Amino acid sequence: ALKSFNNEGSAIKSRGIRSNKFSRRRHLQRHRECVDKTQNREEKLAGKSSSGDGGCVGPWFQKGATTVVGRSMLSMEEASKRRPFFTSPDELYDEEYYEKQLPEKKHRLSSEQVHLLEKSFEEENKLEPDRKAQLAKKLGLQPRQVAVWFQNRRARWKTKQLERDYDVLKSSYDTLLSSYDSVMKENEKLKSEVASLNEKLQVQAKEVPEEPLYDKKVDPLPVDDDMAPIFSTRVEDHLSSGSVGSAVVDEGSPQLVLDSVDSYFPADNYGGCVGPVERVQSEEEEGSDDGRSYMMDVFVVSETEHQSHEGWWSNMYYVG
Amino acid sequence: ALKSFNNEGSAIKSRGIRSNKFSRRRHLQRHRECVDKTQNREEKLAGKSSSGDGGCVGPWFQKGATTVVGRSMLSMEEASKRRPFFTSPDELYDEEYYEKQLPEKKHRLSSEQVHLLEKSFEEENKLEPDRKAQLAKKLGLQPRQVAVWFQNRRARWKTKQLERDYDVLKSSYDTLLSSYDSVMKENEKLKSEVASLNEKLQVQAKEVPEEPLYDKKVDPLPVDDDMAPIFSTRVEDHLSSGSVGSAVVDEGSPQLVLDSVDSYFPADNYGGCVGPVERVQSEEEEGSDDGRSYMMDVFVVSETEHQSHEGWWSNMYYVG
DNA sequence: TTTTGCCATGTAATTACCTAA
DNA sequence: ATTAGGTAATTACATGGCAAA
Repeated sequence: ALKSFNNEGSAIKSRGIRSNKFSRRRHLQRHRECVDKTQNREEKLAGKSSSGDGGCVGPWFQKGATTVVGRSMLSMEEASKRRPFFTSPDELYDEEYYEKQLPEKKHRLSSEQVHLLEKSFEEENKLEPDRKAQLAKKLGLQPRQVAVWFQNRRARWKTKQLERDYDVLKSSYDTLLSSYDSVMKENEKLKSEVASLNEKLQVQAKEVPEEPLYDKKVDPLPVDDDMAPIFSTRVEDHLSSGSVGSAVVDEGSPQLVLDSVDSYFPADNYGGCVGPVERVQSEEEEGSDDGRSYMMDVFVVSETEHQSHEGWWSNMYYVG
Repeated sequence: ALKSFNNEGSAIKSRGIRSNKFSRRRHLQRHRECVDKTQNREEKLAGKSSSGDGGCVGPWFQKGATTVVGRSMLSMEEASKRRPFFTSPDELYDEEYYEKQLPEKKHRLSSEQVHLLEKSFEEENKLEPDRKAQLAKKLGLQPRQVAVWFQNRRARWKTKQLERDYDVLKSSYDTLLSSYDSVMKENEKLKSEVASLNEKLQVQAKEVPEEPLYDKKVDPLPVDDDMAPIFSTRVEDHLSSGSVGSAVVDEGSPQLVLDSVDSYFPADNYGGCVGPVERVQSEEEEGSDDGRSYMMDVFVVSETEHQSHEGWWSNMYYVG
C-alpha cells in the first residue's frame, strides 16, 4: 500500500504552535471524541456507574489539586453524543489555558512542578528519602510520584545520553575516517617514493660498480607492503588503550574487519552504493527482520548533523 | 556524599533466578507491601469506595478475562495489615505461577498475547485497521490496546535499534582506529626508509659526483613528524582523533572537533574531580548538567562487548 | 538471617501534535 | 473540515536486583 509518512519527527518540536489560542481547544476536544470513538471504551463491562469523575480514584490522584483525573466512564458505545467528557468547562479553554496552570485536566504535571523537579534533578539525579518527602510536600505531590518522576527522568536521560554519544562517536568516526584516508594517501605516496628511490639507487649502483650493490632494497625495518603486522611496542600507550592495537594488526579479528570494510572504503565513492550491510552481532532474538538497519546512511552521508535519528520512521512503508 | 552504586545494570538479566520458586513469591508480596506503604495511597481523597476492583474500569479492562485490574483502593495509611491486595490467592503463588497465564494480576498482557503480537509485529510493524480489529478479536483485547501496543513496540524497537547501531558503529570505530594505527606505523617506517634511502643515495652521489643530488628529502605531502604521536596518548586518544582530522586533513571539519572534545574525558579519574565539562551542543533545554557523559569508557576499553551501555549508572556519585 | 527501601528496566496508557485520506 | 493513525513525550506501574539495617 506504500504509506510513506515522512513527518520528520521531532524536528518540529521547536517550532511555534499554530494559532496559539483558537485552534487548540477545538483540536483537543476533537481528539477526545475521536479517541473515544476509536477505542470504544468499556464495550462489555460498563456496568459500574462511578458517577462523574470521582469513580476512578485508582492510580492518579493529587493532593494539591493540580492533576485532575476525571476519566469518567461513559456507557454509550457509539459516542454519537457531542463531547461526553468535560461537558462543563467549555469556556475554560481560553488562550491562557496552556500558560496558566489550570488543572491540566489530565495526569500531566503542571509546568512549574516539572520545572522544580527539573531543577532538583539537575543538582542531583538520585533522590534520598528526605529530599523526596520535601519535594513532595513542596509540589503537592505524593512522595511516590516524585520517586516515579525521578526514575522516569533518569531513564529519559540515559536514552538521551545514548543518542548524544552516538552523535559524538559518529563525528569521531567521520573525522578518523578522513584522517585515515589522508594517511593512506600519504602512505601510497611514500611507497612510490621508496620505489623510485630504490630504482634510482639501483641505477647509481650500476654506474658505480665498485660498490657491490649490497642491498637493492634498503629497508631498515621489516616493512612489507601489504600491512605492517608488527605492532611494535614502541608506542607503549596503546597497551593501555586496550585491544586497539591487537584487533587488526595481528591479523586476528576477522569479525570486525568485515563490517568496517564496507564503511571505510575510499571516500570518493561515498554517495554510491551502500550495499548490503550485514550486521555482525544480531544474536539478540530481536531480529525484527523488517528493520533493515535504518542507520546505515550515517556511514555514507557524513553531513547529516544531528538529525540522523529523527527521520528513521519517515519512509516506512508496507508493500502488502 | 559519594554514593557509588555500581549495580552493573542489566548484566544480571541473563543470570539464573535465585531460587526460582520460593523467594519469588515472598519478594513479590514483600514488594507490594513496601510500595504500598511508601506511596501512601489516597492520603486524603479516599472517600470513594469503589468496592472491589470494579470501581476503576477506566484505562485498563479486558474482555477475555486475561488482565485483571484490581487496584482496589484501601484506606489505611500505614499499611500495617498484611497484604491488603490480593488477599485470596496466597497459595497461587506457586512455582508455576509465572509459567501459567494466571491473571498476571496486573495490566500486563499475557505471554501468549505478547507472543502473537510479536509475531504479527515481525511481519509488519505498522497496523492497518482491519488487521488491528482482527488481532484484537483474536487476542481478546480492545482494538485500542492493540494499537497502543504497536505504538509502544515501535518506540521500543527504535530505542533498541539506536543501541544496536551504537555498538556497530563503535566496533567499526575501533577497527578503523587500529587500522589507522597500523597504517600510521607503516607510515613511519616508510618515512625512515625514505630517509635512509636518501642518505644512501647521497653517499653514493658523493662517490659519483656526476649525479647532482637532485632531491635530498622527497616528501610529496606536507607531512611533518609530530603528527604521529597523536594517537599515542592513551586517554584522550579520541580527543586526538577529533583533532587529528582537523589537524592533518587540512580541509577537516572543525565543527565536529569541539563537541567530541567535551564528551570524552578521561575515564581513569572517574571518582575524582570531574571538572567543568562544558558541553557544546546543549541547546536542547535538556542540559542535565549532572550528566558527565558516562559513555567515555567505551573509547578506552574496547573489549566491553555489548555491555558498554549496561553500567552507565554504575558509578554515579554526587559530590554535594 | 530476613526485611526494607531505592533503583533500573520494561510496559501500558495517555496526551499533544502532526498528516493524509 | 473531519477522522483515523502516527510519533514523541509522559505518567504510572510491575518486576527484579542490591544493599543497608
